[in-house]
Amino acid sequence: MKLSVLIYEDNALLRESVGVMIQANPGLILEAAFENVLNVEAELRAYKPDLILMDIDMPGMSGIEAVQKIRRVNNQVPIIMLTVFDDNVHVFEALQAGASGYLLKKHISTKLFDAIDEVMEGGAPMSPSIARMVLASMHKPATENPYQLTAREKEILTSLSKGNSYKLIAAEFAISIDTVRTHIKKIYEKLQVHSQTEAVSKAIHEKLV
Amino acid sequence: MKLSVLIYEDNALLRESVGVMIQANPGLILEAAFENVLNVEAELRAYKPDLILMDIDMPGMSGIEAVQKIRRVNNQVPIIMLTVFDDNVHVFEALQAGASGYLLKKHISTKLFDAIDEVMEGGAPMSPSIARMVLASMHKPATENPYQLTAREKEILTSLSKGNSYKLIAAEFAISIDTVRTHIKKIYEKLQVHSQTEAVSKAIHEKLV
DNA sequence: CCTGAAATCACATAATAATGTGAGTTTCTT
DNA sequence: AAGAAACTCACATTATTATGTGATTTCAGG
Repeated sequence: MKLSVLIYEDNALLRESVGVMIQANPGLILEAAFENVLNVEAELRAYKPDLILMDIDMPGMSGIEAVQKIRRVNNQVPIIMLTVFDDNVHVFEALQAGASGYLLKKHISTKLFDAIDEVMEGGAPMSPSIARMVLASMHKPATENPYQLTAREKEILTSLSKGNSYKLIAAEFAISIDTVRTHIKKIYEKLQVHSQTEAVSKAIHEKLV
Repeated sequence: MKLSVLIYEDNALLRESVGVMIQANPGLILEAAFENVLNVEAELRAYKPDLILMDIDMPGMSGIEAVQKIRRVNNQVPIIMLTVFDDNVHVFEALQAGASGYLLKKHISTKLFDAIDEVMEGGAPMSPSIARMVLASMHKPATENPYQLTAREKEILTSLSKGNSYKLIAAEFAISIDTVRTHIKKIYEKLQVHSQTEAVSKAIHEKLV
């Protein structure tokens, strides 16, 4: 079973040479190659590719926006970004948008198939510096209960943060509204706030809930 | 310049053999090896290692908690987790806690030095399945203003999300409280909510602000 | 056994928010 | 120039929240 591939790359020369590489590989089929991503959704539906190679910088719409568009209709298809710059904020944004990995253009001739293999088995080809950025972005500092909230208070703050009213919280925990009030008073004291909104904002941003 | 290494591993046999491997490598120095992480902070200060190898499952305190502790005092030192299970939620949690990568125990003999090299140049050794989880976790779906909020409404929702009252918002934008009310009414309609808290919760979680 | 923290409930009042209705002005588009 | 959308302000009523005070029960630790 061959993998069908779509290419998006505005540079005609590079588009051609990558296309030739794909076609020369018996495991791959080049479905089509485009110089822009204006009709990416339609093309996605038409070709149902197993893999997409996407230049990160194209005129008109960028490859990053294209990735966002693709992910709106298909969360599965692997997308490998092609870029001239490493350690670039664009690469990070592309990964946030849903790209599966990326390959430096100067490495295409030697590493394209490695990257394809890696991405097809669920991996994420990327340079060490980007890997560091990715890990840093997911780093969730441990916040050992800095406000000394009790278990009950945490539960109630969590419920509050979902948008529940006092009445709903009372029902949820089968306690009276006055008790909910009491707990929330205590929470406000501890968080040093004076309204639900402040409390919820603080709770979410500081990952208390 | 040799890299100094700390090992945390409760299994004595494995701890010994990894220690021997480290000592046999001319580029590395084994500072110390411990069977638990109870004093990890003190040991970190005492040895100032360039690299830490950390078993993910140890009795008493887990390696994940240890990573959190380490990261509270040192955000730089690379930490490679050692684990028997791949594709494990523990690995993901360890990375969230601040680990730099991980290595399957069955691969230690063949890949330990590769992993060390990779992590020392800023990389993040991990299996494809974990890489997929990591990328998925950072995937920020594009939410092109799904609720059709106007610029003003977005500003006000943002201010609201910081915990500001109607009064404060009115002052911030130099408009009357009644106008703030009007905007917020419209925001509630568009977001389909009926309270500040709901709106703020929705705004933050769906990254509208 | 005593103390303190946590959790529960009640009552009261002032402040704020939620919702409805109505309307004037500006700005951009057709 | 007409129309639509956005922004502005006002007034009114009800609902909910914020804050204070006080009290009871339970449970863990000294």
